[in-house]
Amino acid sequence: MRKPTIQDVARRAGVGVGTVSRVLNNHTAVKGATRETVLKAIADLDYTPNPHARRIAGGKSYTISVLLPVVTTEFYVRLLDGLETAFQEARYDVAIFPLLDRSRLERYLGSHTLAYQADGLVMATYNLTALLSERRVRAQQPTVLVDAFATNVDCAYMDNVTGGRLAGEYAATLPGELYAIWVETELDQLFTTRVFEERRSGFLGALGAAGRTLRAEFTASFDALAARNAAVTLLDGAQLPCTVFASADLLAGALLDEARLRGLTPGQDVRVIGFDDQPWAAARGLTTLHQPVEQMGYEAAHLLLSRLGGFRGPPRARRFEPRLIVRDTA
Amino acid sequence: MRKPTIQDVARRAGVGVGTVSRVLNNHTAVKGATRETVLKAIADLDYTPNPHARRIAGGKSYTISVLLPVVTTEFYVRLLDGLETAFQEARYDVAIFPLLDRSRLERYLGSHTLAYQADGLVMATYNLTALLSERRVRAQQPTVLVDAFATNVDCAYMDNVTGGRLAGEYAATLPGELYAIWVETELDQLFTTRVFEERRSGFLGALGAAGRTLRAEFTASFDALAARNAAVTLLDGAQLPCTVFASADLLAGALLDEARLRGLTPGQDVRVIGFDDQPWAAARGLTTLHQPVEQMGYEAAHLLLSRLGGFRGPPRARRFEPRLIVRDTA
DNA sequence: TTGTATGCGTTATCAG
DNA sequence: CTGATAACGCATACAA
Repeated sequence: MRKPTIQDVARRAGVGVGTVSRVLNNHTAVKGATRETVLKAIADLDYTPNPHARRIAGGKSYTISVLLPVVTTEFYVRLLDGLETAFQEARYDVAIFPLLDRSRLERYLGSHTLAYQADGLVMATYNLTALLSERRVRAQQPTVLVDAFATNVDCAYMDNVTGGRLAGEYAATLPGELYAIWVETELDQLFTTRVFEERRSGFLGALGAAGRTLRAEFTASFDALAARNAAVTLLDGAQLPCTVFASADLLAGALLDEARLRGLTPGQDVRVIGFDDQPWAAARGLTTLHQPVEQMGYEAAHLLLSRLGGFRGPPRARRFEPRLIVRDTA
Repeated sequence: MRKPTIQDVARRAGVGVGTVSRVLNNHTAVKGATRETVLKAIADLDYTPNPHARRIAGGKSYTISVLLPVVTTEFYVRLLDGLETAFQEARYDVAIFPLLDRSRLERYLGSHTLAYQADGLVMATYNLTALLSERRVRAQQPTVLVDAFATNVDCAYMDNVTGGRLAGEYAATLPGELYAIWVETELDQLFTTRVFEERRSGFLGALGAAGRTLRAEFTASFDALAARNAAVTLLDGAQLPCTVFASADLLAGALLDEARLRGLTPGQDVRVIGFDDQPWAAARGLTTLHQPVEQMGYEAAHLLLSRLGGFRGPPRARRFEPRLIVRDTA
């Protein structure tokens, strides 16, 4: 059985297709009674408009493309949650285009694949300023950056400098030596994220302002093994009691493990401040920085929606701040 | 500047739109020379066909929807890689629709959103047999299940029973006591995955066949903290030397950590067999089961493509087997 | 307030 | 082998 079309609905409701289209799109100018009739016909037939036809006729497909790095991290799940919630409320569908690698990015941007045919585009995390200024993206459809900052398009970003500063200000009040573990950034220019540099600069700035210095810094790539190695190295040479700022909860968790193995008491011998507030952080009593990731996604979606609604103003930037959550470990 | 249409191409090439459409779709009946002219015009204009118009006119949009659980796991990255590769080779676009929670699933299946309007549908992991038999999915468009088994639609699945059996057969040859750590399954019926039950049944079956038994079993949810707790509990009561089958590398990694902290030598005092072959497994010398995930995705894509190509046969099931990789830890 | 006609970009049909 | 032209399902300008 064929899917019902707007024609079927019109026929059944005894009205013209124009009227059906109007109630579909809330074009106010429809009498209450006929509106009801149409709505009933729609319900009876279980009719849903064909988005392809909509797109081709009206220029809108009610679809948003999200270019998302496929990083197996809680962060992106939460970001997606915020984005999806907002778009769903506005009755937009969102399709994810996973950026598995650089070649995929090129393909999505270069060719005019489906990603490119949506009403709007959300790009997450990458530093695409160069591409944007070449207007390989700009010209085509409304775009918003999320978890990234730019001056030439709307964006919603996390202020990691402030996050680092909050950690630094708090750490400066604690007794004993100060240490830090940073996450190494990646190599590829395009795929580089500067969040860790930013956390570092905020942290060091706060320490400086408080007249304190780091006794030593360590570095680890973002994986469990490297995290553990860094924890071992740090504790082997650490002067206790001490405070450690681990710029990601993954690092903090490994440090907690290692401390426990050495019979050290977190929050006493070793104070630990993490960053991310992972789901397990509360259970382990980890003092850390919570990021309003969902809100950032939600707001990014609304920036885009306002553009789709016709907003024409200059690029807007929305800043989000991490929040220090003090628990047992520091 | 407007996107070029098939009209623009036709005009520039000095041919009719019908001819352009023919070269676009490889409708053979085009003379070599005109074909070249058209191709050149397409390249000059950087023309790409509008999938929406394609869909509405010819019933095909060359777009595939993938319904994917948003789980922060290497597994899905690899799966996506396999799927994307195959579809790209066939010149299909793929859009991912993230299944953040059950309500989203309902929405994608129930309403006729874009996800539902693609030429084909790939559903990953969930046990959708019920939904499928209600033909809430079946009727609409060609569908393939990946990382899930069903008899009423095409599917490509991982044989976790065999994986467990391979682990069991190998473990049975090792000296000392035998232990295992399993992953707890989730609560929601629909979102439940049976992979861990399957690994368990395969493992226990192999042990039974070899006349050996487990001295104790442990359970952990799928997170770092639970993994560590399980490792601690196990080693606290373990009789050494022993062999432990950890039904996920995450668990195996935690066990390795804990063993090291206690000064035990993996592969000697404690033999460890993991499951997944995570990226770090080789570096840590973890004996584990490797799953051909990319191949599974690739094959699933081809099952769907054959349907799109007109294949009408009965549902096909493709089985994939994990492979035991013996390294240092066991 | 509502119906009708036209156009959107493409494929398919049918002459030529 | 190729060029018109009619659909496809919908939105919208225009007329009533």
